[in-house]
Amino acid sequence: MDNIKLQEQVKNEFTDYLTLYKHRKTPERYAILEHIYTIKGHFDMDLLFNSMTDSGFRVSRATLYNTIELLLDCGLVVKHQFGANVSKYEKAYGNENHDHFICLGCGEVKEYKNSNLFTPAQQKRFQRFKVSYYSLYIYGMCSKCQRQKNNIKSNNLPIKKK
Amino acid sequence: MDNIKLQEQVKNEFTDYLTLYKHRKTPERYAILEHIYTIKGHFDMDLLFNSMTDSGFRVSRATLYNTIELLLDCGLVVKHQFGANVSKYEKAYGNENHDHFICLGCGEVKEYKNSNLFTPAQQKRFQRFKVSYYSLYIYGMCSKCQRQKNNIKSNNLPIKKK
DNA sequence: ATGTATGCAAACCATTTGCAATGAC
DNA sequence: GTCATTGCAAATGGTTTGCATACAT
Repeated sequence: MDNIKLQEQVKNEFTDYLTLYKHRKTPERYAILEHIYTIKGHFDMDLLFNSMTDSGFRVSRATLYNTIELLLDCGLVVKHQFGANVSKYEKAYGNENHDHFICLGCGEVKEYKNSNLFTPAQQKRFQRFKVSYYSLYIYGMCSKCQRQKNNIKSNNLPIKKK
Repeated sequence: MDNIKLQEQVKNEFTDYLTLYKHRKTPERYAILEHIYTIKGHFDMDLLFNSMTDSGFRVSRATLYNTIELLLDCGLVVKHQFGANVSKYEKAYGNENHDHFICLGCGEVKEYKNSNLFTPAQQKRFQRFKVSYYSLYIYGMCSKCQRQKNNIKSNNLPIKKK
């Protein structure tokens, strides 16, 4: 419930993972994990990097990439590639799985809590696989962009960078 | 049914789109569309470029990127970004929507015809948006990689490039 | 003591961009 | 004749890599 408890659980899970695979428990790794779990919603490497340096913790981008890799592997972070060129990440523990609606006009990403998408009936189809997580990306036009498209009668090309 | 008919329909749809938005009907654009619709399954820019030059049609990569943009906009092609750094594409006309299972170990992508995922009940939740298409990505471990992981007791880091 | 992890800077490479030449309209 | 489109080559920028140094074990 409270944030402190979550941080603790997450840290424990990470420790277990690092121990199991004989990876070292460096202060950088824990600091990165902790920072990620203070970020609400999606983030990219730039945001994470700035968030860390701003709060006084110096890390190299290389280490961020290395550590994120570990966090992805142990399932504490999820990676998204919505359509622009930057990878987006998101904490995964205590964060319900949800769908993403991506507007092809403006690139905005909205989240929807997904209720009953993955029914037991659906699950059965993947029984030979160990499903870690899934992402549902729904592409289309948000109401704002639809209106614009109707007015100016010119096409909106797909999401551009930045 | 037969391929010739499909090609024709697709070409017509593209023509309509180009006309509507006052884009020019260049031979390059039609050649690219035609080539894409001979490719089975996913492709990336490299594959498309080689496929075209091999069959004697010279296009620049810049034009490929430009044209794909149009094809995405009019819905004749769908773009995927599975986790590696290259974008994958897929023809979208006469190609049923399907789910993708991506193995976090080896990066292999398998497709599953999706049956009843998008029920009318689900649809209602997005009524304010014009849904063009959606992609369900299911990440996990394929049976082969699971076995490997158990045997060698070392972790498989997420999908690497190439 | 050993070898993994970090930080820096350089390398990589898919994609984008600028611009002159081409050709659809 | 206009101006969108093409092709080329250079630029961009997120991510990766190589290597010397630091530090977890």
